[in-house]
This record gives sequence, structure tokens and C-alpha cells, in this order.
Amino acid sequence: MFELIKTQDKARRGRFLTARGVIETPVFMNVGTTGAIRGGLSSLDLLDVNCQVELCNTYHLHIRPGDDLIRNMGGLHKFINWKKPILTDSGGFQVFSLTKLRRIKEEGVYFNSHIDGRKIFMGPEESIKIQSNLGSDIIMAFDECVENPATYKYVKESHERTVRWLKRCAAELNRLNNLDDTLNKNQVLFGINQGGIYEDLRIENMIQISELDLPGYAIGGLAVGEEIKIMYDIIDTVEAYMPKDKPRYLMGVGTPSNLIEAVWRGIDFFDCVMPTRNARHGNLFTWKGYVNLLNQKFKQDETPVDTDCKCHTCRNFSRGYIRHLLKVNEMLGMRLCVIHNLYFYNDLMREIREAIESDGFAQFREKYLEIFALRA
RNA sequence: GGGAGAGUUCCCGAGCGGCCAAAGGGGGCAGACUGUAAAUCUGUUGUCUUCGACUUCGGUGGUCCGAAUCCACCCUCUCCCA
Repeated sequence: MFELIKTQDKARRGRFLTARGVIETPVFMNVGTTGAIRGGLSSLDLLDVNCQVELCNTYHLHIRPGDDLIRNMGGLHKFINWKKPILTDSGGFQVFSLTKLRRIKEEGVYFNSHIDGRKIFMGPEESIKIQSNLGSDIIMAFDECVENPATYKYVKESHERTVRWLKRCAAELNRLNNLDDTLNKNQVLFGINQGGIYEDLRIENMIQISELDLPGYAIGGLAVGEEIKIMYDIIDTVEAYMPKDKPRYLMGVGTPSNLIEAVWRGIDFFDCVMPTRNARHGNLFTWKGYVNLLNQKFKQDETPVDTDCKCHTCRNFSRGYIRHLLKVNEMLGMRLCVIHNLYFYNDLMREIREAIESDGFAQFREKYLEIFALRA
């Protein structure tokens, strides 16, 4: 299922095999929460930006259009016309972000839909059932992504509950995969490590969930407001207890620098809204640093966003033109920016993979941590 | 020609004697954004030697301790009647 091709210190170059093809790791999964990349990209555009895996969200698709509908229409891959792997997030992040709209109980979480306020219950079984209906390739455990700061007592109770939920998730997936009419019997479940910023809880949790011998493990609940150094320390701590022969997924992270640092610490999978959201806001990542295209200084700039980039946007359009599109609120502006940022992120991961393969990742890390701190 | 109304800071638009450099939008400028309640949010936006001073509310001249606010005339615009 997962094979390590090459390592350099803790950094790993691997391959994750799915029924829909191989995922070359380290990988950045492109976030398409509701079945599309915000900013007007389709699955065809995702091919152009070299996306390997698309991430979609259980909670959002359950509310609209409904997982039953998607199942009736042949599953999520067919629905969005994406033949490569899909990872679905469980709704655990919404437990974190919809603070005023949810109540957490042992059986699960009661939400009020952020669309129409209607009451929704989602527990481990519901989340897995929805993800089964969607037919994604990798499914995530239903967890509580604890906010920061949170007390030790709260985080301890929460992570213990999340472990119990994980066992229920695994049991439910097992049950569904043994039913005749299950859409995709090749679905694999990733467990999620929690424990806030408390290292002993993180370790305790990791030990407990690794006993379930799942096909992959994620670290959740990071990059939620804590200092970046704390995030790196927690990755270091948890990584030591993660199975070596399973992929490791750092959920919701991060900046280009975060990706490099996390790969350096042994992480294989990532996802983040940053490249898409920032792109919509005119903030682009380049091989020379960060650019805010809305800045006045780009008004008459005839150069591409990044002269070293081969993306559709950089091959065809100037900074000045894209800035104009953003200023007049043309959808095309956002679209071109999102295309660039996703291409850049996927390209960054490709470079990281190549660097590890050639034992050059240490130098790569040193060089680009410095560059990515700059404004181009 | 007669009658009615209006002119406010880059734009729209509130204000109708002191608490007004003037609400609120828009636009401009800058910042934030990390498993997407985010095409969103925050700050800033007259000048200067910036805990203070100066200039500004169509123009000019008045009234008043004090005027964007009241009065007179003028200019411009809109609407109605000829």
C-alpha cells in the first residue's frame, strides 16, 4: 500500500498505492471542499496544475447536494469528473470551525447547518457512511479538532473521545466494506492524532491509535493559532511514535516553509486552503518569495507572476493584467491566481521529492526557507 | 419667462448653529488569511513641523462669541408650468 523509495534523514520519498493510481509523496492535496476548487477551477484545470489528489469535505457535500444524491449519480469521482484519487475530510474540522453552531457529545456532534440552520447530527458512523456514499479513496476519521488554547483537562477528554470515535469509524468502515452494494470497497481510513499542544497527550493518543494498524495516520489540530515553533515541536514529538511504514498526513498545513519543515520532519501528505484562498485575495507564492499582486507597484508590470513558473497563468499573462482583473473583480483574475498558486504548490512538492531522491533536500531546505521568507 | 428644489471631503451620500476634518457606503492604499461559514476580514484614507496647528462643505459678502448649518446676492444643475 505504501512504499518508501528513499529517505534523507527523516524526510521520506514514497508511493501510496490506491485503486485510482499511485500517489507520489510527499504530496500536497488540492482542496476542493464542495467538489470544486474555489476560484472557478474544474477537474480539468486540476490536471493542468499537476494535482495528484483532490480533497473534498464530508460536511459540505452532505448538506449540499447530499451524499445520497452523489451516490445515486455514481459517486463523487463521476460527479465531479475526476478520475484520480480523492480524499474526503470527515467533518472534524467543522467541529472546530463552526464553534457557535455545534454541540459535542459522546455519540457525536450536533450541528446547525451554516446554510439554513437546520439541525444535523454527525457522529463517527454518520461521517463514515457519508464518505462511503461519496466513494472517495481515502477517508478520514471523524475527530474533534480542538481549538487553541484549550485546557489540559479538556484536551485529554477530547482526545480520548476521539480515540473512541476512531474505533467506531474503523468498525463502521469494515461493516460497510462487507456490504454488497458499497460503492467503493477499496476505501482506506486514516486515523487522526490529537492532543492539542500537550506533548504527553499527543504521544498517548498516537500510541493508542497506532494500535489499530490503519493504512495511514494524520496529525490534526495544528496550525490553529499556536506558535509555529510549537507546531514543529509537536510534529517532532508525534513523528517518533508514528508507524514508519504508513503515510503521515499533516492536516491543514501550510505555507511553503511549513511544507518544507514538515517534510524535513517526516511528513508525507498535506492539504491547505492557503494557496487557493490567498490566490483569491491576490497573494501569490513564487520561487522568489511572496507577492501581493494588489500592490500598486505591479500596476504596469509586464512580467509574469513568476518568471520561473511554467503554469498557464505565468506562460500567458502579466502581473499588470492580473492585478487589473482582480481590481475590477473579474472572476478570471481569481482563477488565474488560483491556477498559479496550485501549480506552484504541486511544483514545490515535486521539487521536494526530487531533492530527497538526490540527497539534496537539506540544501534545498536551507535555500528555500530563506527565499520563502521574502517578498518578491 | 414663472414656480419648486439641489450644490458636502476622490465618488455617492448623511449632517442643518458649537460635541464637524465632517456618519455610512464606494473607490484608493496597506495588512491578514494554514483539514474553506472567507470573491472574506482588519487598518488607513484633507494638509502639516500630527497630544497641536492650518485649509475644506458651489462663489462672494454678512449675522453671531462661534457657520457645512442662518441671511443677501451671484454661479451651476434638476424638475414642474409657459
